[in-house]
Amino acid sequence: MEDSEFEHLLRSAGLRVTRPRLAVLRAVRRQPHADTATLLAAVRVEEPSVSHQAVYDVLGALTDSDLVRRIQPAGSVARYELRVGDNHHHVVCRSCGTVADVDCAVGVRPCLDASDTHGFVIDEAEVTYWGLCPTCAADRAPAAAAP
Amino acid sequence: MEDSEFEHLLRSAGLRVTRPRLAVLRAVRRQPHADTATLLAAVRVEEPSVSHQAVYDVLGALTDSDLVRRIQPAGSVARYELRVGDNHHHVVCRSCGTVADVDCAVGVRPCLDASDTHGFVIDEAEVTYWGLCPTCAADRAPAAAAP
DNA sequence: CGGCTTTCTTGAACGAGTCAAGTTTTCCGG
DNA sequence: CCGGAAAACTTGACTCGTTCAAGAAAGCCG
Repeated sequence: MEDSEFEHLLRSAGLRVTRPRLAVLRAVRRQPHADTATLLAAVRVEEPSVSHQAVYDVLGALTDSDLVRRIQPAGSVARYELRVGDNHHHVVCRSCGTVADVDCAVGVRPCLDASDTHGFVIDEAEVTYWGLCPTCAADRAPAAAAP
Repeated sequence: MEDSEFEHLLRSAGLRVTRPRLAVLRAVRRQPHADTATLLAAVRVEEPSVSHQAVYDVLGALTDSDLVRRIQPAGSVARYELRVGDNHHHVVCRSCGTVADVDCAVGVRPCLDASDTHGFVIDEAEVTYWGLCPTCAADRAPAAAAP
């Protein structure tokens, strides 16, 4: 994903090309699953004068235009990643909150067909796996084995 | 689920049986997927003196003991339902936020086996279906058909 | 029934996210 | 290349779900 492509993506979505928006896109590319505060800090390395609010606005606009995807595991603040089009899901560490991408084993449209949907018109199935990341699992196992 | 069973469940979990706790359990049974504010109001019908904080504490204790399950779709406040043990998931209306239960079509442990988990130790797969509830879908369809 | 904990009440505080007003920037048409 | 309308940004205040802290009350074991 080149910088010039970001510009093209913005125009295709009917959005104006601005320095804050390019900086946010670069920050999201550099740090997938980062929260707003982290992205703000990253943006300010390149563009020190970008405001708090601008990052919220930009992330909102990018999310509405499907250039960026917002995820928010329970108990976490909003996190963002570049919209990649493939159907991937996320695994979240219960201990430290780290998020990683996972492909679903079932196929391209996993679980999108629920049995009884109560008349809901479903357009997306979001799968969140919960568990422990390698680091937290390692920290925990020895403690249980040697009391 | 009888009231006397709530008492038993609390004791089995090593929790003391209190009026606030029983009232919260009844409220959650009566209004599945309700948020904290709704549950607080429901509790106060029976127990007017129960505090704000008590409901948060109780819901936290019940969640930790697995008597109650906390769900939190992106963009929503925390919602609660009685822990029923079966493997069901949720469908959320993008428009009004309504939540309904759905059984997953794939089986008892749907999607629990992700392909590459990056070394995470996974203990749960949570599926959230997103779409429009019957009411919101109906409100929207005519508007698109008759411009 | 007494005493040790757990739980609850009260009241303040925190923080992610939003709202609002005014200024700056983008970009289209001339 | 320039002017002006619309979109985007800055600044600063504010909302609201949730948490923190200290002291009072209630549950439960012996």
